[in-house]
Amino acid sequence: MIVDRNSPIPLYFQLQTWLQEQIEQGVFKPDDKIPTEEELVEITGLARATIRKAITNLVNMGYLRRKRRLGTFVEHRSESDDSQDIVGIIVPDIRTGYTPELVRGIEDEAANNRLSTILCNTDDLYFKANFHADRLISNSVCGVIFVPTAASDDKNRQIVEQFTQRDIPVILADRTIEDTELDYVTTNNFEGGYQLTKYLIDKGHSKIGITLSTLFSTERERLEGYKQALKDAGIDPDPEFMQLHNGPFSEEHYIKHVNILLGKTDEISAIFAGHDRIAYLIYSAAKDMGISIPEDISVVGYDDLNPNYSNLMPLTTMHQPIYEMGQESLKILMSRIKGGENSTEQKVLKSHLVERDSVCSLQRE
Amino acid sequence: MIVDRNSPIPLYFQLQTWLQEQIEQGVFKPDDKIPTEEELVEITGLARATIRKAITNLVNMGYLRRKRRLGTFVEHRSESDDSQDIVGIIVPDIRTGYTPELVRGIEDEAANNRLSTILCNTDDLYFKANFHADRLISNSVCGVIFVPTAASDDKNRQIVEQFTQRDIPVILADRTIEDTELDYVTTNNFEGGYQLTKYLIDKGHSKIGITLSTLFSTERERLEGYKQALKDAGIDPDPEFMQLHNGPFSEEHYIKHVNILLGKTDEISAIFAGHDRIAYLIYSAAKDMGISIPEDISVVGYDDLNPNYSNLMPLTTMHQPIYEMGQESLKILMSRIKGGENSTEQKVLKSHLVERDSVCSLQRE
DNA sequence: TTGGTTTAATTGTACATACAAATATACTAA
DNA sequence: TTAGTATATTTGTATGTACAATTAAACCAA
Repeated sequence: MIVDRNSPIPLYFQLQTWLQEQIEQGVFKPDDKIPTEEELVEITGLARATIRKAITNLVNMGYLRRKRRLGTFVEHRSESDDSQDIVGIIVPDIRTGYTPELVRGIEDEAANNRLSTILCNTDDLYFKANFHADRLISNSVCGVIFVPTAASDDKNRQIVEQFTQRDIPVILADRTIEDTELDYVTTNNFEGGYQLTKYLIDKGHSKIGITLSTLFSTERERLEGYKQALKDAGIDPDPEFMQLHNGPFSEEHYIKHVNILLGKTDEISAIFAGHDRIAYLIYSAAKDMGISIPEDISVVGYDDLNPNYSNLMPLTTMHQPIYEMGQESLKILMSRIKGGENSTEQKVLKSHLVERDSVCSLQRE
Repeated sequence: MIVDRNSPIPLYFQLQTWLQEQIEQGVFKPDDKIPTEEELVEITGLARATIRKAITNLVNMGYLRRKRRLGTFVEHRSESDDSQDIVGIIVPDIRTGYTPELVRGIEDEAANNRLSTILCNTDDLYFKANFHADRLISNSVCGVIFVPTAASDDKNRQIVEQFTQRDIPVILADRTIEDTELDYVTTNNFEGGYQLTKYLIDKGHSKIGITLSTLFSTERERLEGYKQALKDAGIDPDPEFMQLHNGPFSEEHYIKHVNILLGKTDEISAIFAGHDRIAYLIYSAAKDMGISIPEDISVVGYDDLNPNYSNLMPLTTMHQPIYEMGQESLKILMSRIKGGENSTEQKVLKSHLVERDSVCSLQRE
């Protein structure tokens, strides 16, 4: 029995559903001819008008195609549900830091998976992230890779929730939010901070300045690694040596912190820059002040942004696998889009120290 | 008379068209109630089933909305035709050169116009551009901003034609193609090349090396500007001093050209680098070779990629308004999308020379 | 006032019937 | 063989009728 006349479900809809099932289950295959309307009248006992209504709906939905004189045929159900294959990328600024590399990693992997990417810049501002979230939703993206802004975890969580409420999966990249439910990809920042600091200590440095932003999980972890390494070496972290910034990176602000640290060259022998852009600022300021690196002061950075021009600025730094981070983010996003996997995926990639020539050794070993 | 029974056009379709016109012309305004089906039976003399068919179609098309007991109402015709508001950006590589700045300019202006942007990297390869063109078309973008690849003008024109055949407007950014029919935004590269060369000449240099790629319209024009400036100063351009490269930028290839030029420091006193990345390579190679800039050799670049770190590498260079170029590209694209304007728009932005400390003066004036 | 019930208007579903339009196929004539 | 013609099949359009479902609004009772 195809239709049940006692059901409260409209007869045309019962027939429509039945036909749709036959198609989806492959009973009627693409290009197959389904029974003529007259035949369906006999099979179902419905009026032709009712049958036509069911078929018309399926034609509008793209399941069937009608041809006069020949009959009604099953359409090729487009493998790619078409136009749904876009993912959003929300980053601080495509121009700065590791962002270009990250985006390229995402984009390449997306292309491999026949996905397109919509790019959104937040300038680390919550309201811009919000604005872009709206747009991404109205473009019905199938997933989002999100680098949290400089706003509070709460605000960033609000952004994420806008997507998750609509069943759009979100993967955090690089920076994380306090929320065990979220998927993310980042690097071992604590360990990286620890290693860099230990490297300096092993080179004989014990008074080590540090400057970074406490707004981001990444830099906070590096700071913790720095503190732990000092403690493990029996050195008490000196608050005087920590120039912590409470905002996103900006030249104007950091130049102050850098100048303070460079003014303490009699007290400290090394500076841990929260990331390479700060380190470059140190190079620049040091040059202006006639301080030479590494002779007068040692510097380490984090990111390894410009390995190509490293002999102009031979910065010892922690190389982060940014491109891979982008790829990995998209891979996890893909598995989320395809469904399955209920447990959260939290991937921590490994960085490695790249030794160049910005640190001098204070001891002969 | 709303319907003409002698017309070969189906009655339901005549009614449907009439209703649609009333809506589009504002006779029926959003949220207005249109006549009930029974009233339309009286007005038109058609059967209710026929009227229902017309209305059903318009409901499916988003023009009307039905509410039981209340009647049928005019829908708010979505100002944003939804999901059609995406533009494609096709660039060589989001990681390199001026591309991040360009993309950011496009993206910001796009956001102002409530457009989203899909990012595509070609690595200057034709086949990748082709691949992305397909994807952009299947995502039904409403326009494209395209930085031509390193392939021939013919191949690049093929890419453009894929879009124009589908009435998708394309704006070329930075690089141009020999084809007067195309819209583009670029800068005055000939003039820029001329000015930089004249600047060197005015500083007393007469034997000036140059290295750049002949694949791109931009660099070819700079070369022409260079030649013209030399001629105007009565200097015959020496092919020996021109290290022309027949491919896109790559460290491996350019390092050879750079080394050749740096090996001629007894013959030439200055080098015109086709763009800043080449200039950086010169700085790097010069450092390795113990050649100092500008004492041993003067260098000028083109782009002004890193004004922030200019005191580490005080390169005299031609500042291009890249961000503005991105904005301008999108503005022209917008006007194309909105229609109107049949004549091609070809905008040439002005660059300006930024004098730093990479050129020494050979004469006292 | 509150809360439930009835009523009437309007769209939604369903059926029977009729003829029109398109067109693949078979047939026919040059 | 070719070109035109008839035919049968199937979808497309159109009408008239009937009743169901929904629900705003009026009505009524506590």
